[in-house]
Formats: sequence, structure tokens, C-alpha cells
Amino acid sequence: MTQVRPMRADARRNYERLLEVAVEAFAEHGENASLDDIAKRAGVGSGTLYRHFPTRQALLEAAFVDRLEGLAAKADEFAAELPPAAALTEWLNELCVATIQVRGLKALLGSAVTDGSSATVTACGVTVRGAATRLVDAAKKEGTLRPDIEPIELLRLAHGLATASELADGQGREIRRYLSLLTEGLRP
Amino acid sequence: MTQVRPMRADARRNYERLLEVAVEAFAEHGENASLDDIAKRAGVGSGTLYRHFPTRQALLEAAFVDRLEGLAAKADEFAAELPPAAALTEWLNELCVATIQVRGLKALLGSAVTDGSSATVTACGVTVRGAATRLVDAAKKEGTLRPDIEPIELLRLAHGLATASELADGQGREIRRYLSLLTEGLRP
DNA sequence: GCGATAACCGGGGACTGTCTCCGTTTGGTG
DNA sequence: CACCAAACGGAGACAGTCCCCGGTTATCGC
Repeated sequence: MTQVRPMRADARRNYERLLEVAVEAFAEHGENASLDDIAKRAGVGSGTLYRHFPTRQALLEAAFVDRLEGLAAKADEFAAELPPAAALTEWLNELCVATIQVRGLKALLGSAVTDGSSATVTACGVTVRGAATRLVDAAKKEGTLRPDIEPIELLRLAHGLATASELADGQGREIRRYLSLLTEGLRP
Repeated sequence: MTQVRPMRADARRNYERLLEVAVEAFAEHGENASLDDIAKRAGVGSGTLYRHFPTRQALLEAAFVDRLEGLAAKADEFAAELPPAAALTEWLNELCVATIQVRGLKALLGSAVTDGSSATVTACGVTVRGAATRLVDAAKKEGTLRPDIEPIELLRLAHGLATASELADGQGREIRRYLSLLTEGLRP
């Protein structure tokens, strides 16, 4: 899937410069940062940006792969040092916090778990789903998670909880509370 | 709070025409329907639209008051004919369904339950919070709802669940399932 | 080294949308 | 029926997205 011929040196330079700038810009202005502005800040024409990243989605994805892989790694850390149920909720908490606090990430994670009907399973979707699946399977095996729950459902619910928490204070202080409501239910 | 002097006839005509068109437009294109286009379709200049409705939010709100009041009325119907816990979940279901299926409504409901720190409690926010409060109080009194849960929290969570369900299939078929996960918890 | 050429660059421009400003029109009142 | 405040409307400034294409340049075979 890599280039048959390696990227030309200038192309690679621009590609990387764009990515750097994009990370900054998304952090600064959220998912809707102006693309033309990113191009300008990177010192390239907008044509160059759109050639490397045909859609905002593509750029967003490229800009956040590192962070998503970090998140996936964290899943395995938690799995190693905590009992399965705790590892799962701890990771979901981490995921929700990142969703809210890392500007621009929410849109990406959202589209990573939308129905999409097979086709466009984005790269980051694979990463995050993989991590979720490992934790979910462990918790089910332990018997502390309903067996009818799919990893992807949990990711969607986490996205929903992050949204709810964002409505509350915009900072995610309510995440732990909402997460515990989900795990324990609303009954007294 | 009504006009000291009643609206001029042409102003009222335009106001109502704009509202009609806005309802259609939001239904058709979602919350981001073009405002200038709404003005054009209503046969008025964009200046007129922006004078009557200074922000998209204002227009959205005016266009959906009816539906929101319908939703609030439904809360009282459910309260009258079902036990409190059932009435609450049934209404939350209704709310989530509307959130997803009525295009444009989601944005409005979202901002109706955001923190906002007192100040801008929109009219529709009051309506929907009132309905929720009545149902929540009844369920708490009955002892089938954790007493530490605020109505507004439940509205936010419902918004989150709607978001999650939207990610799943875009149609809200998962709402009941997600709602039951919330009420019962994730444990087997 | 050195040309040929495919790959790449960049910015101008078409398009869509938002929102304001101000000259013009109009409804209602005395 | 004349006046004037209220309301109109649309041109235009601005911002964003995305494409296109003439010009440039890195790389490969020699």
C-alpha cells in the first residue's frame, strides 16, 4: 500500500510540514480550523494541501494518528495492571476525556464509529476498535459485562457520554459520574 | 415583554412567512440550512430575516417552539397514564427519537441544555426542563430513580444517547436499547 | 554531470454562505 | 392625505472551500 515509487523529497517535506501545522491549528481552532489557513501557515498553496489530504477528514485523521495509537496503547496498559472491568471503565474514561479535551479529536472519533456500512472503515477506526475489543472481550470472559454488548456500541456510548459531559461544563468534569451511571444504572 | 406598539402589518406578515419557510428549510436541510436561502424563499431580503431573527439560534428556536411544546405535553400524558418510572423512560425515548428524526432539532435541544451559566436560558430550554423536572420528581418520590440525579443531567444524557444512536444507524433504531442500558447498567 | 519528463507546486478564481449597512418604500396616524 | 418612524431589500465586504492549470523541480537513465 506504500508508494511504488517513494515520495519525492519536496513532497514529503510539504506533507510533514502540513501535518505539523495541522496539529497546531486543530488544537487551536478545533475541527473547523480553516484549511486554506493551514496551507498558508505551512507555506504551501492550498492546492498542495488538497492534493495530500483530499478531505478535512483525511487531514484530521493523519494529524491524530499518534494520539489515537497512544490511546490504544493505554488500553493494553490498563489491561495489564487492572482487573478487566476496571480496565474497561478506566479506558473509557480516558477516551471520553480525550474526546472532550483534545480539540478536533471529537469529530474524528465520531466518524470513526459511525455506521459507514463496512466501506470506509478509517484507519483510526481500526485502531480504536481493536483496543476496545480486547478490553470488552476480557470483561465478558470475566463475567462483569453483559455478553450482548458490542465493542463498537460501547465506543458510541462513550462518544455520547462525552457529548453529554461537554454540554454540562465543556470540560469533562462530569465524565466519571456519567460513566458510573452507565455501568450501574439509574436505579437506586 | 410583548411589543409596546403592535407589529406593523407587513412586519408580521414577513415574520410569519419566514417562520413557515424556516420550518420547511430546516426539515429539508437540517440545522445548517442557508439563511439567505430561507429569506429568498420567503420573498424577503436577508436584512429582513436578520432583523427578525438576529441569530440562527433565534430562528431555530422560533421554528421549533410548537414541537417542543408538543413534547412537553406528551410528558404530562405519559405521567397521567403510566407509573412514574415508565413515564420517564417512555418520555426520554420520545425525546431521543425527536432529537434524531426531526432535522435541526438536535442543535436546538443541545444548546437548550448546555451549561450557559444561568444567563441565556432560552425559552425552549425552560419548556423542556420543566417537563423533565415533573417526571423526575415523580420517579424519585416513587423511589425508582436515584435521588442524586438532576433533571438537566438526564436531558444531557438523553442528548448523548441520541448522539450515540445516531452514530449507529442514523435513524434511532438503537435508542430503546441504549436507554435500557442506561437504566439498568452494564452489568449482567 | 546532464537533459527529459513525470511529479509536484501554488495561487488565482468560482462558488457558497454570513451578516451589515444604508437608501428606499410603506403602513398607520393625526 | 401627508408625514415619519418603522420596516424593507439587496448590494457588498468578508470568509471559507475546493479545483484547475501554467510553471517549476526532483529524479532517473544515460
